[in-house]
Amino acid sequence: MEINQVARSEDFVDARVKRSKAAVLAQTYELLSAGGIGGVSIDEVSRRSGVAKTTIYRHWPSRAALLVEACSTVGSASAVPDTGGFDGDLTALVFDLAEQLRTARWASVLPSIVDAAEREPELAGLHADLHARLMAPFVTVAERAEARGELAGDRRPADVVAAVTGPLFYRRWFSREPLDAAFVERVIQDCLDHVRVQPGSGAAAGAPPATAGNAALHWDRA
Amino acid sequence: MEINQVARSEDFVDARVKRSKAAVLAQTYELLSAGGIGGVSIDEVSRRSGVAKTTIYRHWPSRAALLVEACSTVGSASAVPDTGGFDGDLTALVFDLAEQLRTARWASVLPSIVDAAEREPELAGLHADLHARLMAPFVTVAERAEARGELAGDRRPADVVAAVTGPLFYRRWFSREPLDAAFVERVIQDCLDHVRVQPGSGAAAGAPPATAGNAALHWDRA
DNA sequence: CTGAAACGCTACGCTACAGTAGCGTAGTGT
DNA sequence: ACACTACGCTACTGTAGCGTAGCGTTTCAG
Repeated sequence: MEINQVARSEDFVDARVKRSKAAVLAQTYELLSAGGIGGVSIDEVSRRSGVAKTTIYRHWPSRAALLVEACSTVGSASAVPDTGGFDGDLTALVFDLAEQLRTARWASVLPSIVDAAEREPELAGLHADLHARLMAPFVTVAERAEARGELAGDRRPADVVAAVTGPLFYRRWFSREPLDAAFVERVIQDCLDHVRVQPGSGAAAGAPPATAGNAALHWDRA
Repeated sequence: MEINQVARSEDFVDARVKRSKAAVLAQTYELLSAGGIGGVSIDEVSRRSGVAKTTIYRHWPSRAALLVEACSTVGSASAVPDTGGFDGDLTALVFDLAEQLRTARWASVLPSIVDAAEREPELAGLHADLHARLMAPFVTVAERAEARGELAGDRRPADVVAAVTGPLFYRRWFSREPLDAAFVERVIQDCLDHVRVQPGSGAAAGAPPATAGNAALHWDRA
């Protein structure tokens, strides 16, 4: 039946196609990391990947389409921690985010995506997707805490995310100050103090940082 | 004497020069607001300003130089409030920042500057300058508070700035949620609770918002 | 083995942009 | 009135990029 035919033709992609697309996407991602969205040109992708420009246009209708697909794999979801309590979950997540802001590729790509989203509607959806993907673990953890009654009544998950990630983003992209462990720790503590029920419980015992060694505290400004 | 000659030739600029430079800078700023750094081309500036391209290159050695000068006027320093106390000063500043993030031109330009600073060292100084200019009022107010002994001992001015502006920036550029008054108010309160000496002083009486009507709470996404 | 699909290659056309050169004109200070 | 300066204009070089067309070759599936 046609259905079977269609299913088979969709499942079994030609090995040549798979090869070409993978090579193109890999190099696109490479250029994206190095030069942002503006640093990606089809000619350059073709040159580096060894895939002919015409072949690229056989798989993607335009440069924008290629960018969208390449970006869709940026910042793939990290695991959601489950330490049993909001404190531990949040601590683990924020330290992980700080580490990613220091080292991950997407941290240098995101500004150009934000900029693109500000004016090109063609790429605005990209920004929304990426933001959702990156913040998803935080939202999950916050919602779980809310369900357990760990959040103060007037605190919504979205507020928690803003309070805790905002200062980190600020440091990474605006002030460019080092994202050291002391700063991260304080951000977490301040957030917990406000967000949890029964504030003023003191030194917030326990909840050790998830990442062991945060020794490299400064950006390598090349 | 030569000194006098030099002084005069620097003070009295030819009216034609003044005219041309002003027209060029104005249009550059216009294009910058509309399309970010990537949206500025010398040809387009020339077309819109009526100033010949050759004349532009008589005044600026390169496109980058023009961009630097045009950006140097972006986000000119707003007045530093002095209500007598840290609470009032901070409240006024943060509400003002929120308003600017909603309406000011530089709010749509900054992402492209951040992106440029991430890779083009030619424009990295630009970012540092702009950041310093925008955050200066906050630093001033925080330092004043520190001098008056209003800040908790372990809080540095830079921490205060990060804690209070970070969440606003996050909402403006990353989550794109509305920057409503309730959110701003909470950010201020949370910051004050942590930063001031004697925490837990209750409802923080007084300190009315500086901007009277914060009615327009949503972005106009065009 | 054979046909079809995917591929690489070269060569286009088109647009946009940075930056320069030469020349004639209009405004400026003295 | 004079020299000087800034200016506008046209034209040009050179580069980069997007997207397309045609043709011959490789590679896969049946």
